[in-house]
Amino acid sequence: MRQQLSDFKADFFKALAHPLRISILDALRDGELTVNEISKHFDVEPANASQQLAVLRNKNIVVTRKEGANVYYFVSDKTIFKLLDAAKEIFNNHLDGVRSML
Amino acid sequence: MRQQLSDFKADFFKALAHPLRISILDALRDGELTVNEISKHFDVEPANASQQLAVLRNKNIVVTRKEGANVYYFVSDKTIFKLLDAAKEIFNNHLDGVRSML
DNA sequence: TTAGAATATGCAAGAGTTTGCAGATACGCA
DNA sequence: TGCGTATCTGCAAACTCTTGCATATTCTAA
Repeated sequence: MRQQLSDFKADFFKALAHPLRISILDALRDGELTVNEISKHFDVEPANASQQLAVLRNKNIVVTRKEGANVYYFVSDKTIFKLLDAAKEIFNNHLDGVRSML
Repeated sequence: MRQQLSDFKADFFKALAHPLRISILDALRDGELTVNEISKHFDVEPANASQQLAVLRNKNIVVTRKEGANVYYFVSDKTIFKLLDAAKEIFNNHLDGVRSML
């Protein structure tokens, strides 16, 4: 169980360990988006956006809703945002640490 | 800035994306540990433990204190544990989700 | 309505880069 | 010297991005 939880967390963090995937998740705070919207918003190839979304989808971090030709992606568990906020807090603490060095 | 934060988070999560490193951090909740202690506790080669600790050290996730021939590692920013707890919460939600499927 | 073009998404393969691990070595301190 | 720690090397595995293609849906003009 201890091992299982570590493996889960490691796998989970691995899914988050990519700048575009992080940016996508942040963008999904405001609601759902399609591959095309994400592709344009971050100026990446649609195939690339689709690929990164697939990584998040495979880990059940995002889920999809199909409407016509479009597929809407959204975050399934809002707890994800707690985690991103904690990361931001660490980022700020880190900056404070560097600043106090000077 | 937006990009900088995403890059930081991605780098940060990458440092966490390893079962042993996660386990080490969890073990450091209770206080500091040496390479040797970690090596024995998780039954890995000292070189391996040192290598994973170096990854965490390079990202300032852990810091060291030297005492004679021993080097004690500990977590610099306790916010890390908030993050790990959020990950555990997601893990539990995930299990609930799977369970309610049945 | 219907054939053909355009759009949205997903899948797979390849080239280049990075990471993990084991083994060997080097360094610092008692 | 002996122990604890850190680093280097080489190989296998994993990751990223791009390209090309397949599928499904929508649009448009006849």
